[in-house]
Amino acid sequence: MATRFPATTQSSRRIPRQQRSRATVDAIVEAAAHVLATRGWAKFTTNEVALAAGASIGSLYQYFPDKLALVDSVRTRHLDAVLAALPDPDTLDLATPLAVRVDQVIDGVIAVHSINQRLHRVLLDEVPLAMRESDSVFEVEYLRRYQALVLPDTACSPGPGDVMAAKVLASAIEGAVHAAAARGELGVSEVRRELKGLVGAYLRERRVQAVER
Amino acid sequence: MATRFPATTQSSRRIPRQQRSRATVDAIVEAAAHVLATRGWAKFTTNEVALAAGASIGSLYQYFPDKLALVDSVRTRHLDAVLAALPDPDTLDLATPLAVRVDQVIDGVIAVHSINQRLHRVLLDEVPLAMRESDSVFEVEYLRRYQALVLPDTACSPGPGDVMAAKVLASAIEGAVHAAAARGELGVSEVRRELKGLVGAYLRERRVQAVER
Amino acid sequence: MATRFPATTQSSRRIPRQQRSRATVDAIVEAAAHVLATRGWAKFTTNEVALAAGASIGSLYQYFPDKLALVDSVRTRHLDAVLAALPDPDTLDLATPLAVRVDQVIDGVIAVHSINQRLHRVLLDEVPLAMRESDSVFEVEYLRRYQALVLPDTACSPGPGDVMAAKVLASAIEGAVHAAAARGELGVSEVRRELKGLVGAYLRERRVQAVER
Amino acid sequence: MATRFPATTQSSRRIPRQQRSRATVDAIVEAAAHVLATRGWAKFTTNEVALAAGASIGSLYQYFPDKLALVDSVRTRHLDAVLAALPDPDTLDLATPLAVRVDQVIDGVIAVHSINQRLHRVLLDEVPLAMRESDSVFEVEYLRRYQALVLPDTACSPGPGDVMAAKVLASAIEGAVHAAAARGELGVSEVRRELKGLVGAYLRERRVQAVER
DNA sequence: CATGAATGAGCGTTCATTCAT
DNA sequence: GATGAATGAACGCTCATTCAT
Repeated sequence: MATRFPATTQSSRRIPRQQRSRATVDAIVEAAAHVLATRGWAKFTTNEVALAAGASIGSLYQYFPDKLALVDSVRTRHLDAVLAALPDPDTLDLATPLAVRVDQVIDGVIAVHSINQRLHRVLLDEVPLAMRESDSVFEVEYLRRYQALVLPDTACSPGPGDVMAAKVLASAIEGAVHAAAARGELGVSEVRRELKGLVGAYLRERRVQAVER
Repeated sequence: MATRFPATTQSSRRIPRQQRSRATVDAIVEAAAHVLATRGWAKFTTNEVALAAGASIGSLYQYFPDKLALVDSVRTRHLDAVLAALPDPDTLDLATPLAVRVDQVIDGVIAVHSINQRLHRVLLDEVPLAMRESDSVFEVEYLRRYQALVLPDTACSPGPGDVMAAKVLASAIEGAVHAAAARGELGVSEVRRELKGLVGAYLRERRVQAVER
Repeated sequence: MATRFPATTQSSRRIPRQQRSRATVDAIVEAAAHVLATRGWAKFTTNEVALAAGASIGSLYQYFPDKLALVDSVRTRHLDAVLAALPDPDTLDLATPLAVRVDQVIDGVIAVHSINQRLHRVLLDEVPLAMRESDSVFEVEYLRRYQALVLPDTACSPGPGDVMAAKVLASAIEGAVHAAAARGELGVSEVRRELKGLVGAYLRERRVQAVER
Repeated sequence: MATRFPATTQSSRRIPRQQRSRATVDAIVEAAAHVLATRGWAKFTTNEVALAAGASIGSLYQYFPDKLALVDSVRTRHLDAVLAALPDPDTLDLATPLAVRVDQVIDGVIAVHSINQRLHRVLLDEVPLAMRESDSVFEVEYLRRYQALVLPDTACSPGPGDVMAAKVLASAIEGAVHAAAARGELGVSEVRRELKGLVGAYLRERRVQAVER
């Protein structure tokens, strides 16, 4: 999937055009992600980020109106990486057996959390809710992946029950993987197995019910 | 379940003797929970809590050595309420059909999150990890509830696979309910239904597999 | 020498008459001295003193108008002990050879600092100047001891030069002993020897000069 | 003697690069010395110092990691001035008669205390011991000045008795001058005379004893 | 534009003191 | 009286943000 934004759109500051500016912005976001991942939200100070980026605090505020915008950039960048690790339903072969599709998704989600575990956790656990204004673009896209799992194999528009099933499924998987990561058990095969069992059982049962109707 | 603490043992501060001071302590913890729930962790300042409690900042520090102890008190109180809302496996009739047991647990977890949704989320999402020193007493007790669900109906000690299944199940349910709460959909019956479907399907399949072995 | 005060005269609070009150006051002053000596001025808090005295903070303020009065009581008590350790010129045999008198005084001053070294140091080094309103009664008495050293052997009223010599001598001895205590060398015999040498040389030379005049 | 520090090396804070910040740092140290001298240690608050310096509290903490570092800067600066006022034994002509050398030292010490009497007293009397981590560089240098006085005129390494004599002498002079300053008698010629008499008598007697051995 | 010195509101916390019980 | 709960001004210090250079 391509990047979802042409630039840090939410910023009221000037969008950098020159490549030197572009490099500075990148360095700052990179540094911000690093500070967030290694020091946590509490130690995530703008001055620290500027220092780590090799930029001045003034430069930072040239491109980001405030701390919120900065952390938002980090989050956006990370969510893009997350989506990229999840199989895109558009490129999905409808003939793929359900079991394989489940495997792909679970493996994908676990891969996502392995990308930058610490950053992921801090972003979700520590950054105050007020600063996590739900990124609807991301959520819609994210849900689309799960609906492809839930929907019956023939291509048809999702009913309301399907949407809810997708939501429940997505958040359940998310929760289980997140907790496993928190326990340091992301790599344990049993986690993967049980999770696949959970999702598989659910989907198989739903399919049976659909046929019965 | 009874309260897990005979008194606020963790404090190094004087424990209140007069009834006046007991009232003060209660007011402070109450206010702390309220501030945490309504303003979030970032605005959770000791002065704000004291003000909300109608006490002075000095009184607050008379009973809580620091901010950590205060938020700990709030968390402890909340976790007790959480456990109280979950069916205790010890009082569980083993003859109860699986479907009923699933219903009880899902209803219980949803009830838990309905107790004080916002507080629950802030406690889990915003309070820095360092301040959430995993309350092992709580977690053990919490897991015990889920193992009773997962275990086959005959009373036998849980195997390692069962423990992991309990963990995955617990965190999946937690995640789904948590997310539903975040979307303001806790009361929606579809959520409840799909969640029960998810858990039920998993457990039924596990039972079949157990019989086959 | 008798106690210099009938009671904590400087206090605006009621002088305790009953023996129970008297005991309370004593316990408080005792505790105050102990806290001051063991924890230093920075940790010398009224609540701490009350606790150590086994009294309530309210009782403390019943007898001492403020912290200043309390520390003043401690200082006064200590200065009395100091004076008691110094030979009283009134009981001094004028025939005593100068060398012996010097020995007595130096030994006395060193003894003074050994009484309660830590308290002495804290009282002189840490307690803010504002709280050490020079106790003139003490200083006059203190100086009288030194004048007896300095004055020629015949009893005559001290000239202005003698007063200054006494002051210089007193403060020099004080400084040397104080510094030795700070270095933990109060017990070292060399200190005593050199100090006696210093004082002795000075007095011998003054006597020669006096005779010459 | 030259300044003992090339820069405020002890600080973990950024050292000023621009001339503007150098001026700020100087103003802060200057103000700190002034506040310490005029208000005493108890009123020596970082906010007060910043205010007196015409800087913000933030600026103060930009250059000094904490209150300790600030007061350390003041002390260091003052101790440099103290040493500068004392004759350096290296530049001392060994042929200089003892009486002259005594005069130089006493005059020097009195001059030292006249530089900034109140600051000197507060620095020595009120600043908590924990914050006066004995500046050994200073003390060694200080003692060297006194040893030059005590040592016999021929250049030879000091024996252990000489070291102690130097210590006693230094602290005695210090005490006498200190007390005179406290009484506001620093400028009185009698003080100077008696002090020179005290020191001179001691040294002359020591010289005689040395010859006898 | 980049820099980094400067700002100051606001934090967590202490402790001398008061006063209802 | 004695008690100790309550008070709140004031402390040391942080950090998001501004603006002169």
